[in-house]
Amino acid sequence: MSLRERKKVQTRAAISAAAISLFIEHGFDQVSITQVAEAADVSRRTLFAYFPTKEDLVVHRFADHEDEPARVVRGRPAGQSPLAALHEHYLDALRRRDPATGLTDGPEQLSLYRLLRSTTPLMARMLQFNESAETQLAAALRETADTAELPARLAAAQIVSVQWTLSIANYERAVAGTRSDDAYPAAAAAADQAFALLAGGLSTLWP
Amino acid sequence: MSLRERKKVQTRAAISAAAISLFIEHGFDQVSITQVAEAADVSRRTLFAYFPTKEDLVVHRFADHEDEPARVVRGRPAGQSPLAALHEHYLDALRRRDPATGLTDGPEQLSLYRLLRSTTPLMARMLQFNESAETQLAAALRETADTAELPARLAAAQIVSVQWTLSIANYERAVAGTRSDDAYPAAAAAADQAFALLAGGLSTLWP
DNA sequence: GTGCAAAAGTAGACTAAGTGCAAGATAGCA
DNA sequence: TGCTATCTTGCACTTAGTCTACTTTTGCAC
Repeated sequence: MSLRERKKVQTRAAISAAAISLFIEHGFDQVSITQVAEAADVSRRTLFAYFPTKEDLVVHRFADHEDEPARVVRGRPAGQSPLAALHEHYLDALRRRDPATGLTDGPEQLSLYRLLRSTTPLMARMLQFNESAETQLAAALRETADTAELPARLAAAQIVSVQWTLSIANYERAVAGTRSDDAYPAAAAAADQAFALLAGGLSTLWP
Repeated sequence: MSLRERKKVQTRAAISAAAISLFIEHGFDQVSITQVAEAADVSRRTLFAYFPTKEDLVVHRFADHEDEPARVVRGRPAGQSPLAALHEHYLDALRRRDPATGLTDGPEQLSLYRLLRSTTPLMARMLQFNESAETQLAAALRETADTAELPARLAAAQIVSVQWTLSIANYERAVAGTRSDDAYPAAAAAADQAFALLAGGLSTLWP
């Protein structure tokens, strides 16, 4: 990696870090782009070269995950059902304490989560990531699981929204103060319950 | 209704109508708030007294529906499952050609749909309505169907996202030019399929 | 090391969304 | 007719985000 590239990565990280810590301390809309640029010691214009909008200063960290469900389904071993692959992958993410699951002890992760939840435009951006994940997952289901258009879209919608709900619940446990090792069994059980519900349907809930 | 109240309703409708027709004609971000205010013959400042943001000029029309699933579940006859009530209600909405189902012939409805789909911030607002609908539905399930916290949230997430997916699919058929009477059978079949999938689970899809 | 082209950063002016305030117009009511 | 509450308006202000032209820094050839 060249010096130029390393500097870009560094600058990008510095800007985002400055932004997030300011936002966490004072609130998203109490802090202006100009203040973030000053804190990161770059010009306002340079900041916009790295992040197209104020929201992106925060949510760019989650952008990588939007193709994850689709990748898992595409990469599953032959003979395994898409749902089983996603279930297994989610349990593994819990074991790895992947921050995306909400099962984490990192105080900065929890502050970040609180920031997201309390800031409408940030949540709006997160929901758009979900929509993108859904579209990509639907395509993967159509192409690798021989699923027709409508059922693929319906299934993708259900799966993505359920995973999102699980992660929110995990974050809420973490914010309530539960340590991740203590929360893990409940989180794994919740995941099992959620995937069982996806597989078996809501009629198991209300006979 | 007093003259004052009638005028307010009129003004509000006039502003929204002017906005939507301008947005449809020229695109959401090609039209400024100032132009909308001029077209509706009110001051810019008055416009903001009626609609807090530019997005609201369009999406306020959908704000009423965000408590609909919760209301349906709360108002269902004794002995009926929540899912059956929602299924029935959705089929009825299709029969009534409720624009929220996407099954409509109104050209202005279709233009509005195209506007929404092609405008990122408008879609973001719509997704937030879904989130609100989901929260309210989860509460209704907890309170009237004896459902625990987590399953209620999971079920609500699945149901809302599935209904949204159905309506998108219907709009797409309508945009493709299918008349609502011709599209109705397929739309009803799709709804049946979707609710069957919700009830029976994804394992019916991938055994 | 020196010079040069390309990439990155900066300054400053500009557009447009949204807010605060104070003054003017209008409906409701005595 | 006149008083009061509400609605409307004009104007100045803040901030996000863009455009253009200019300077600095980096990679590289010699």
